[in-house]
Amino acid sequence: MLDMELIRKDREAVATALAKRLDPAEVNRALDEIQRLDQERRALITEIDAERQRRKAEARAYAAAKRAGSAPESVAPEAERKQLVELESQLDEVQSRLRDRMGELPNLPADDVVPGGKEANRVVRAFGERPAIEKVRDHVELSRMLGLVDHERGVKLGGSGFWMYTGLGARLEWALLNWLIDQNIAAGYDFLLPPHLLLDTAGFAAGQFPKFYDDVYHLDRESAPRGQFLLPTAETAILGAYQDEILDTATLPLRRFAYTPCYRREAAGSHSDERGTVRGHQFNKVEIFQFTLPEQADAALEQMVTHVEGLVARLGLHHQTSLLSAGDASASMKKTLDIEVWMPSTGKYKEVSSVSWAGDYQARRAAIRYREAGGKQTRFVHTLNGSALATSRLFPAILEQFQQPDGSVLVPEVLRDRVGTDRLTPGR
RNA sequence: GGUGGCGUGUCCGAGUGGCCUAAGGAGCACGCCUCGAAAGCGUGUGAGGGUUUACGCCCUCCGCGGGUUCAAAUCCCGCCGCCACCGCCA
Repeated sequence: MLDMELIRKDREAVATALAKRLDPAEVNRALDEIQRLDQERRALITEIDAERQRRKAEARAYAAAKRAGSAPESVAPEAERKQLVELESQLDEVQSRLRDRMGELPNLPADDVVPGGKEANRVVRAFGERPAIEKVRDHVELSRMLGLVDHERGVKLGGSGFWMYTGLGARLEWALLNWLIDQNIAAGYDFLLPPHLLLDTAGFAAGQFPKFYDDVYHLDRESAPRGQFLLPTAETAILGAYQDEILDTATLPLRRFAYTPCYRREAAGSHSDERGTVRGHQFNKVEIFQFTLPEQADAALEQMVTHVEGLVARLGLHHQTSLLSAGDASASMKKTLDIEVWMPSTGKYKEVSSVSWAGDYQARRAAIRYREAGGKQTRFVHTLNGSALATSRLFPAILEQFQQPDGSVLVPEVLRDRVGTDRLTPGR
């Protein structure tokens, strides 16, 4: 949610920033309607408040007269009573339309975020080199040879878009998750294991709803009268956990992380780049999150990106970091950096982490505030989130980058104790 | 799932239709006192919104949403949550 006051005071700046993501004509139409509703809203509030004040005074006078023993004043005519009810319902209507329109507006991209789509993304850093591999086998083939992932039985269980880790594959996946958990703890984040079914308020707060309502799985009203949905990322849960709270300023920045599976509907149809575990309806991800003072946000973003890059580097994977353009970043974010690993089979880089700064956009939607030092005023915190990391993308990258000519795969050193072997070998 | 009890401010807690514009206490902040502190005394102490150059003024909020009434923390209905017992259950 954007700041209504900013729209009133500097509509031009808002329109300019939004034009990086949306058609300028559309932006103007949306802002026109929002400003009209805002004015209507304030006019109605002024009217309603005055009427309420009058009535309160009347009721008090009535009570005082009754106490004094004098005859009660006559009651206000029916017509006047109706009027307040009518005004209030008008206000409800206007406010709900305003909230809807405001809720649909995306965040303002940061100054250094350029307009455009994927083509406008810019690589800002790269780490390591592309491994020289003579005869590249792709991760699907390697998993099959090594018995790491059973796609057939996964589909048998969950339908298309699901898989099942097996044997050393399950151990590798679990080792990755555990290692990531330990790394995040060491980096100062507190571990959360949240519910996987969330109420709609959490989806709205994170900015997933209303825009991506259809991209997540909703429980039917029969089995879940309150319409819970399966979380598409732990970000939704971590943010939602602090909804409507005023955080103690001394505890900021508040660093949290969570492991959850992520459930996403994902458009049907397969993509040659996205076979195997690269895209599915359920995948594992460890998510880091920070609630900060506005002035801490820059440093926090930098720190989170560096932390995530360090994780990928410690696994020994060649990767790069890209600053996303306004159109490619998610709508709730001011600025997003993707950390992408090299996939030898496709000759492309694939996102393993998206680290983003939301400014106060999510905090506004979720009403998460802090009290200004020495002041009474509450302000919205800034929120930042990042994957650390998505193992379903890490897993194939490890297989492909560390494959050996004989079809075996070297296990990253940091995981060897946890996997229980240095090398994944066919026939085991 | 059933039955019963409960839900008040930062916390405890009073309040069962109108001077509730929420008692009292604790905590916190500031001041007085003190060499300093404690104690004591005094003052202040929530959130959201409207309006105002400003000081301020006003509205809403007693779990949430409706209703009754000139008037609701208080009465009625629905929901949510917590506690207890019963039932069911990996």
